[in-house]
Amino acid sequence: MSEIDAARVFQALGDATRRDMVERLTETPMSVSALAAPYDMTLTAVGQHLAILEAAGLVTTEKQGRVRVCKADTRGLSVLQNWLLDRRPPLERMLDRLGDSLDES
Amino acid sequence: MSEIDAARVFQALGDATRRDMVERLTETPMSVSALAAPYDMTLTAVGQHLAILEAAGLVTTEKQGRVRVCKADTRGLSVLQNWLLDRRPPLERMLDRLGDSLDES
DNA sequence: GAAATAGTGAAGTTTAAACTTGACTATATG
DNA sequence: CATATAGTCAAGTTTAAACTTCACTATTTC
Repeated sequence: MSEIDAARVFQALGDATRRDMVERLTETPMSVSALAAPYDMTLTAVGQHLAILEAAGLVTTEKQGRVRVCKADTRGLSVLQNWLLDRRPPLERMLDRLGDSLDES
Repeated sequence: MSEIDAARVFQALGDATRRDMVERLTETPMSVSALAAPYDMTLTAVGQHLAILEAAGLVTTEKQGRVRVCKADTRGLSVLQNWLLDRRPPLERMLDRLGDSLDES
């Protein structure tokens, strides 16, 4: 049910505007207009970026009246974190797994 | 002299072929031809992907005779890791910093 | 030293991403 | 209820990324 894959997350964060949006939203939630303010592009374009971020599990939005409030979503970030853990050098991974199995015993 | 920015790393990993290349190279180093084998594209295209991965600090290559040997480079990955750490929820970050300052005392 | 192997370089094509325009809907405010 | 605000939708344009072709160089191997 997760639906979130590393592909989408990386693609989403590959764009400077979207990365900046995520950075700002991890500081504080805000409306689409507030989010759009710093960028020299139309609201439509910002809405399109937002859709990509939502699909990647990096942002959630909720409509309150005529305002859409955007918040950072940690799910996309944790997909990233897991991908990173899997790409650590094989030796480190082996030690990790050893550690895990000791923890379980 | 780091030169490696999150922008390049994310953009590099936004492409499925390049992500797969990094995944394979973290398992074992190999030549450009070996790297290219699974993909339905020309050697030239693979070389272009490789150049992007090198610029992002995700791969290093070294020419040995007529063969170019490619290895995973951890620098790009650690840029990613640091970006991720900075995007954890503000509360967690505060606790982290608190932990760090206690560690130092 | 001829032929095969491994890769490189410049230049063009194709495909996909980013962005715009203009018309539209829904909610709020005087 | 008229006007402004906040955002959305469909469709098209522009720009940039991915990939190709073909010609070429450097290193092996026979």
